[in-house]
Amino acid sequence: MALRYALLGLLAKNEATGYELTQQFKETVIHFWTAHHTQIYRELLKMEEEGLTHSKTVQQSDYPDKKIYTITDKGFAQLLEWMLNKPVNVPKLKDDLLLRVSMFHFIPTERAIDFLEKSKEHHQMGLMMTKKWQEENFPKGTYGENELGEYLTSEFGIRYMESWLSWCNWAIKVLKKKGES
Amino acid sequence: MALRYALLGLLAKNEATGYELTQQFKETVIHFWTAHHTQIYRELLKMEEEGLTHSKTVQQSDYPDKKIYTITDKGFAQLLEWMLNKPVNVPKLKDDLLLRVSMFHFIPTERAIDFLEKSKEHHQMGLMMTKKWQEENFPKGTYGENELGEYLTSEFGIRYMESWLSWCNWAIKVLKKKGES
DNA sequence: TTCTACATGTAATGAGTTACATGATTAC
DNA sequence: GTAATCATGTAACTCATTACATGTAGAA
Repeated sequence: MALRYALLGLLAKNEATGYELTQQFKETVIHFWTAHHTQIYRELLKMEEEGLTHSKTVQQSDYPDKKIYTITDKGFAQLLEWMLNKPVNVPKLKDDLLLRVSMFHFIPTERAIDFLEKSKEHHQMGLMMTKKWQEENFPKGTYGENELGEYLTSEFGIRYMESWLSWCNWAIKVLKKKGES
Repeated sequence: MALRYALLGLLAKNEATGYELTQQFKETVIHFWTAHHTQIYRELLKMEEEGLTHSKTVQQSDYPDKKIYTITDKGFAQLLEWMLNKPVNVPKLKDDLLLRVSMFHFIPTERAIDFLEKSKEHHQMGLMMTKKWQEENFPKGTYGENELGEYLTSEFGIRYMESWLSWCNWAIKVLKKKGES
């Protein structure tokens, strides 16, 4: 159910196509939610059936036609109702790498370090990109009226990746120390 | 597919019942994976059919009968094959609270602060419990042969919650500053 | 010539959630 | 007397993933 509120939240700020919403998921929502484009398109269709959104099709000459979605009053009302009155579910994480880390005692130490080094690269890249995005969108910590949420969650993303990297360095040290003995 | 490797990883350390595996998920695996008991029992049945695990039923007088699962050679081989040769999937997070944070511009500032305060309590409690668990299991950072993984991931959990709390305090400051103006 | 961006979707399968079911014992 | 612990599961449902499908334009 929550995917729909993520989408309504984005639409409450700006009208958008399914494609654009997918891009926004990759850029900003990724810090706390994930969804495939197939899921997004399906949810948008369902929400329109239920009158939470409204769409208009725009013909384009060079590119495929697109469908621009807007949120309806009913949609916004349901979004607020969810935000204020529905219980907050516990967070759910699925981290494939940490799952492997939890079994590092089964594989050679050098191989374990390799996993961590590769994962460091990913997080370093993600951190750089998010920092750049933050500087472009909130120079010197200034944010617009309807950008408060994005400002707070992008900072969360940055801190999360930084903490990840620091843990990773610590874990590599532990492994190297173990490798020596 | 990954749930099965999480279970095989635990069974490779000790034989266990579905119930015990569920408890272990709540205690240690929670830092990087989540699963309901119904899912765990289903997966255990499937794995036994495929010869990855083996079970014996133990009759008990005071308590219900229980089924103790052990990992087979085939199961351990598949676990290693997955660990060393399968691509590492990207981590997936679903955080209901951060989803709400991303829409804080739609609700009153005091209400937003309430959400964060309540969430701080949860993370503080989790942090305390994990620290206590770590001290009991790895006093002064000493871990056993087959405990390396748990040692590394529990430290991840602690750092994650600490970073969460620090972000939370920062976010509350931002909101209070906004509330003043 | 191969990849990426643009743009939207269906169908099949796999994973995860919720509600229900049973029933004794022990701690508050 | 109420809740929690022990212990295992089925059935129905919702949600998420993967593979497939289409087709143009511009950049490397």
